[in-house]
Amino acid sequence: MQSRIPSSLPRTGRPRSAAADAAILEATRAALVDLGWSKLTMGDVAARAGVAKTTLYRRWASKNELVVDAVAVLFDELELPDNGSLAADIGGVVLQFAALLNRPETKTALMAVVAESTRDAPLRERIRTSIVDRQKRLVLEGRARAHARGELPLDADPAAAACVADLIFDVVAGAVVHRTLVSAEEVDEAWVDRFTTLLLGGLASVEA
Amino acid sequence: MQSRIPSSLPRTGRPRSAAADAAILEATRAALVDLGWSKLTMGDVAARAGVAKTTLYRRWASKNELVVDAVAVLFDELELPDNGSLAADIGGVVLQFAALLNRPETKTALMAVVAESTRDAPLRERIRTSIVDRQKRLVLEGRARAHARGELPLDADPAAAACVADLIFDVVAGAVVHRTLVSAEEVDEAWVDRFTTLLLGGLASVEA
DNA sequence: GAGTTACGCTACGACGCGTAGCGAAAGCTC
DNA sequence: GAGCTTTCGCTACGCGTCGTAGCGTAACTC
Repeated sequence: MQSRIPSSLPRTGRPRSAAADAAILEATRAALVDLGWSKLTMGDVAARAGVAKTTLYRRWASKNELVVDAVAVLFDELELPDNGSLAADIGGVVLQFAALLNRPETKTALMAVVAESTRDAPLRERIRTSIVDRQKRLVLEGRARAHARGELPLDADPAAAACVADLIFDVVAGAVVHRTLVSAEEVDEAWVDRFTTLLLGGLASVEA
Repeated sequence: MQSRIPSSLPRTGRPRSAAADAAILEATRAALVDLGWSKLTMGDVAARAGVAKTTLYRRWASKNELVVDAVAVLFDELELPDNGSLAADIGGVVLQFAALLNRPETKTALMAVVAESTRDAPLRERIRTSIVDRQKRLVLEGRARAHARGELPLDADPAAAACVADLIFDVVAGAVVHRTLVSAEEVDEAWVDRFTTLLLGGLASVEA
């Protein structure tokens, strides 16, 4: 979300242009749509944003970090809809997530930055805080709501509950990502229904 | 597995060196370990393989296809162990898959080529036949074995059964990949146990 | 005003890409 | 063997991107 290069409190001198930040991130998303991850260049982004290339490098050390920040804001759109039941809530959020992954920007960028993050710990941490944790929050909220509804038993052991939440997160996010990007097939309502049935049946077993 | 450039039936002239093919793929894997996907260069691979750069381009049109072929053979190692029960079989194959994803070659390469494939249909097809279908076969074998054991009800509708198999595949592969590469946490036996419990419980619901 | 920082611009060396052209090597057919 | 065909190693090249340096100017604080 923030620039990686130290924006740390220079309260004197000319301030950085917030408009330039916004223009750069917007230009990055546009370039992702037009060119995809691999053909995106820093020079092209700078030109689209109407900004000098040097300005870009003053804020982001690498293409990886720039793209993470550009895509991260899209994940703010994800919400947990209150559809009345746990099954309907899961279906709603899965459809949202699938729609997000079908956007050309995220489609080409998400896997690429994850691939890079396997050899770049700071990038991995940035992805975690900017993207992953925002998704995981939905799982926690969904479980809390299900507890309130009495659809799930209350947690006996908090540590075990955290493990289960992590498991659910990897299963849901992983399945949708894999279906969309690897199998390259559509996440339609029929698939969501089957998946929700599977997940709820599994939850009954694992929460025991 | 095969070179993309037409190896199509030149039955006269000097034949292509099979040793060079093997050396190139081996060198590609070594380069992936040392440099990772993004810093891997065609020139470096050629030098490692003791081969001219032009030779490399005669067989693979791009880095993407080369890496897919180099990594694909690793997926041949995956087998469905007969551990006596469906739960144990799932656990075994999940651990194998997780171990494969923990290798530095696959870790950095797999997500990268998938990311590229979102904008490259031929590459997507190559990944499907070289990698994805080899994994999916394990799901089909596992289900067949479970049917033989009487652990799962026989398929009433073949079309529906295929949908369920696809679902299971995306859930299993997606969850392991997400856990390993996105959450960046270990797939240990405790996680496998929880996951297997979840999946089996879900199967009971979805197979009805 | 003086000091400080951001910005746009230009230019630069370094590097990887992908190709062309050459002579030599390795196979096949007759 | 001779002759043909294809591959191979090598060198060299134009092209594009990278990331940085240097400069003059603009914007903001005290």
